[in-house]
Amino acid sequence: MDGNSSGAESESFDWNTEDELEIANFQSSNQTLHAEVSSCAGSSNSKLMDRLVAMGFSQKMVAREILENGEENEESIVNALLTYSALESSPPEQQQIDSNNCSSETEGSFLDDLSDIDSFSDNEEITNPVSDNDKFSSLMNMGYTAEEASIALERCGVDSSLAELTDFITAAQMAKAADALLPPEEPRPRNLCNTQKKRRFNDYEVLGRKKQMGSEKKILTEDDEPLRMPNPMIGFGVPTDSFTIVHRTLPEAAFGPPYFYYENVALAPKGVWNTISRFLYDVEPEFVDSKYFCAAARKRGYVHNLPIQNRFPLVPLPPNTIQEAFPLTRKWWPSWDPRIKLNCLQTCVGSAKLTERIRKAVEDCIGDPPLHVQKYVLEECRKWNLVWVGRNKVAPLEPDEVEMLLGFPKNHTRGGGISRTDRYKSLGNSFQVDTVAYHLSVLKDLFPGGINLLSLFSGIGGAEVALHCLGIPLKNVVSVEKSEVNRNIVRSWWEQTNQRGNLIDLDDVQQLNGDRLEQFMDSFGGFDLVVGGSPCNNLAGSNRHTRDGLEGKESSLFYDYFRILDLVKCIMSRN
DNA sequence: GTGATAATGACGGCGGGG
DNA sequence: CCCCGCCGTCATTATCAC
Repeated sequence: MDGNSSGAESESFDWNTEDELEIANFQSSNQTLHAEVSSCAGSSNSKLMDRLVAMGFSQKMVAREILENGEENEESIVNALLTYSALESSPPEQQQIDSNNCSSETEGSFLDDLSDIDSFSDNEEITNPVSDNDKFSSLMNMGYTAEEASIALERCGVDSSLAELTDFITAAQMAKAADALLPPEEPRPRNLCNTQKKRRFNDYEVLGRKKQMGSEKKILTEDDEPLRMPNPMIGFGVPTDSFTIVHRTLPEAAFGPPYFYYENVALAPKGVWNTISRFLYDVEPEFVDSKYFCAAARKRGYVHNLPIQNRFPLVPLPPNTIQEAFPLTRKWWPSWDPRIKLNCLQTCVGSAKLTERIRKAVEDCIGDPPLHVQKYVLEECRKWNLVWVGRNKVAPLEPDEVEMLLGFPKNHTRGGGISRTDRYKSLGNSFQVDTVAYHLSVLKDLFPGGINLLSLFSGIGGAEVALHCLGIPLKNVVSVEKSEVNRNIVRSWWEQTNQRGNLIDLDDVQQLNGDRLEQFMDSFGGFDLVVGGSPCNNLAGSNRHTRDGLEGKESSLFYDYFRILDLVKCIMSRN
């Protein structure tokens, strides 16, 4: 989650270097493969690539075979490609991990995508729009999705050659899809274990009556339709609201085992949730704001295949307003500060200088401050989640207060060598426990004897804590978390809560391959639940520098969540 | 080296008004 | 339907003190 940034990246974009770094991150279990991919990422083989693509093979297939055979073995590459073409009755272009690309789309959506490109390159010098469109069309004809093409044009620049663009896309695909498509030792069809069925978000039964969701639009732009955030953001229901969806129909491919639960920020850049949902078996995300569970907002999307009937909240219910959560602030809370709920708890807190400026501004006034001062103070208080702790004094929340708001036991992140700054960071990146527990509560009746849990990007163990608080015994937990301090926190919590199960912690999702998974699953009989909230760095709105979307450096680890989940599904269905 | 501190906007959803 | 202002956002980077 954190701690995996190389830090050595320059401002100017060097696609070759960056891709090598990225690939190094993605593919660490096989050194020779890494070396070959690196050479793939160069432009030395683009001639071969172009030639084979011209022969009618898809870019992805070609890249895959070059990867497998080495670019010097052109003959075996061609043989393999021909073999696959013969095996598959479908044309080579169709073999993609993403079955919902634009190749079969209508003119309308294609034009939509074109206009998207224009808006993407708004900031850049448009040297020759016509040739840009040509490149875009060429990429589309090669079988790439509009998304891939647009990202390549965006990242490589509009002046780059077609070969450079295809190399860029190929390298990115390699990095992201190689693992999913190429389990090291067990070849299987490149399509997923679960063939993706044609989808439409299904209808939902709302307390007995039917409600149609998202089916109003014309078929023309169906798949491009951005997901709408529900208002109010209560997902399929929250404990305090009577408007509850009690039944939904999941796509067949989404059925467990295992159950899965994926989380990320709700307000991600456009298209991100469409992609996430598409990969996660076309399950519609459940968008929930944790302000319906505690005193702080937290707008998140959750994609899961859990039942949604008979959910129940953790008790006792946590304080629901700022004033309930922090009674001592009542005395100092000015009447002109109308806040009832805190905003999203983030990884950084307000500075002392700021609170001092606010104190001065308010102190200089007789009685209530003038409106412009009120406005300024409220703006800063909202932005930094400041609370009133004395006469004219505001302050950021203490780490233990954040722990409480997020539903963690007090001192959960305290001690063990973690700094105050890192506590804020780890907490800011975490689940809201009550929210997640509400969704996971349905597992209690299903698994009275406890569950085996695979927890990816565990952080400080939000899912583990939620399950424990629900009274669901944790039998075997495989927890993957990059940050050592976070692993220590979970380990420490595990020991303090007298767990009787077995906690295995790993540090890198990218090293979790089919072999290791199978090893784990053989030893205790598979996973009942796969939880994960992959990094949001490149999706979060507060990121000023690298809000690159799902293809961003950290956020692209989503594809590892998918890869691992799909591996687990495969292994489970085999047994 | 680590930890604390402070400065650094862009972007999209929403709702009101035309 | 469009326009426009309001609001909020699991952050990154440079710098300083130690």
